[in-house]
Amino acid sequence: MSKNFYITTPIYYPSGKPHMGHAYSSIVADIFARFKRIEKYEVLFLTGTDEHGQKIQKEAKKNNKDPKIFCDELSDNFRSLTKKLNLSNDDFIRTTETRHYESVIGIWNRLIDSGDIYLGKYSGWYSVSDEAFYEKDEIEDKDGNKVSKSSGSRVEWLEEESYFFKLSIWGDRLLEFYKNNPDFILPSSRKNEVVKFVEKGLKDLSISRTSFSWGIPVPKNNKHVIYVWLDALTNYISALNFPDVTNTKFKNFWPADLHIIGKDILRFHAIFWPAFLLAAKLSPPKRVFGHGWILSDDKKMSKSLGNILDPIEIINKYGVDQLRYYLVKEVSLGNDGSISMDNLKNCINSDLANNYGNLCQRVFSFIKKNCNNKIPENTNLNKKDKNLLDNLINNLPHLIKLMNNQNLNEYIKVVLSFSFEANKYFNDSEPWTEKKKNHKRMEAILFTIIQQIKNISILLNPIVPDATKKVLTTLNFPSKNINFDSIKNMNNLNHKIELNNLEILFRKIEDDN
RNA sequence: GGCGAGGUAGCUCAGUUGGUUAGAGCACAGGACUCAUAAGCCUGGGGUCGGCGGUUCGAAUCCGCCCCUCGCUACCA
Repeated sequence: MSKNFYITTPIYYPSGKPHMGHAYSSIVADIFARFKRIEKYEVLFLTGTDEHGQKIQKEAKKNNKDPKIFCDELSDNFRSLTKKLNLSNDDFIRTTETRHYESVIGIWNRLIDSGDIYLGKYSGWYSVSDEAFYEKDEIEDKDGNKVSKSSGSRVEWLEEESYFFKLSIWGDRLLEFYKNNPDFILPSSRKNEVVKFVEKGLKDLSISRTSFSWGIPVPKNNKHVIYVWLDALTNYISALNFPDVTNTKFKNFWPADLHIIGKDILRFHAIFWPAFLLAAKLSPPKRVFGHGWILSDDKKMSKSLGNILDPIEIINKYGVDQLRYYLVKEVSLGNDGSISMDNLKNCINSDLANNYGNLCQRVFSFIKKNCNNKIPENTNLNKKDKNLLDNLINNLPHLIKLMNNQNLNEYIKVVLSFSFEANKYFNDSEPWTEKKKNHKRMEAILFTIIQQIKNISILLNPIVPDATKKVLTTLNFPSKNINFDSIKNMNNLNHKIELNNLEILFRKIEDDN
């Protein structure tokens, strides 16, 4: 069994500034990546930017800049977002890098060799202002002109030489693939959409353009650049040094275990991507998870509504762990989720500050006052103590299963319930009473609760990495030991040296500000 | 229009193959305690489980009809 795990975010189109949707995809992927690491997997976590296309080319021109230099600036916005979000990505790929060019040319050549690409003509009603083709039923006559129904802009009949990918012949193979890999598309509700779509029959896919030049040139025909999705999707194997399929990175990490994407790009990942790969005689990824959208007060965020929630602003104001926790706790992965500042504050205060944060605070403070600030070592535990610890340990297989099924919300719920339980345990055990009548018993209680704080912190680490690390550092627990083996081990805390000082973990958010 | 998902406490949601007084967290109210970020713990109020009808000894759970919300219906990403 291989202990490797390859997870990706979408690569982001950097023409706009990073928004909540980008942050959400990245945070979700980061949580799974971190989780697999504490499960002791060798993890490769990839994110990056998708930089080609007409839009970027035009904007570069407008700004009077060379497209590559322009992209360097845009891409940096997203690279700094990875720092801001505290992502643990191992690599950051850009589609303008040499390694990606070689990779795309590599897959192109494979598709040529397999006979899946042919040169044809792409024709349709095109709107220059919308930069989009429309179907017959999407246009109407108006004042003698043909216009788009949706945008009202003029369309004209355009014919363009284009290379096509023979997507139409892959329908049956895809359906068979979905059938044999029932968890390839998650959540399952989205799988139905994809299957139904493929069942209706697929058309060949235009995969080159001559109308602009900012892209990877088609080999032996420089009039064309390779178009969007074949270019963008290939990033996932470019990072593994494709087309060299014999190197260890490719061998260890392909096929990818999990592509985290937004539901809006599901089709490209669940249909085009496996079709490209099958045609190129490569394995499709193991799983594509399409998450929902983040709405603001039940509405799509838009400038006109003035309800945009900017991840960077929220992080600056409340902290990165707070945003990470809130997004994945409150939004059910796979469904659209509504967020609001009120809920954010509520969530930070009740779960993070009052529950987990205060648990740590009250216990550390008690130890400081009553135990010379050292963790007591009394392993003479009674039934209640053991029950508390065992309950968490016995739940580990269940927790692992939840995360491997991307059931993130349930995972958080279970882990948080340990924090509730620990608070109750501390209350009921009354170490402040025991210190007067049975000092040994008090020590056993503190030993137990510290073990539990350690364990909860490890489980919570993928979600709130900064805060949990602070707690573990307070315990003089080295970060390299943040893994599942350390949960079962009761002998890995130092009882001889003093605890480090723990500042307030999560400040409560007051109503005014 | 076609296909699909869903409507459960003020809010966010759990409810396995139909089975005893429908659950959790948050929010709200009261109580005892004090180690703590006036946090934590205990107790409580609050729901004709979208509507109507049917199957059944028994339905949030199965069937039918209706109402409402949302998603997908290909080449901007």
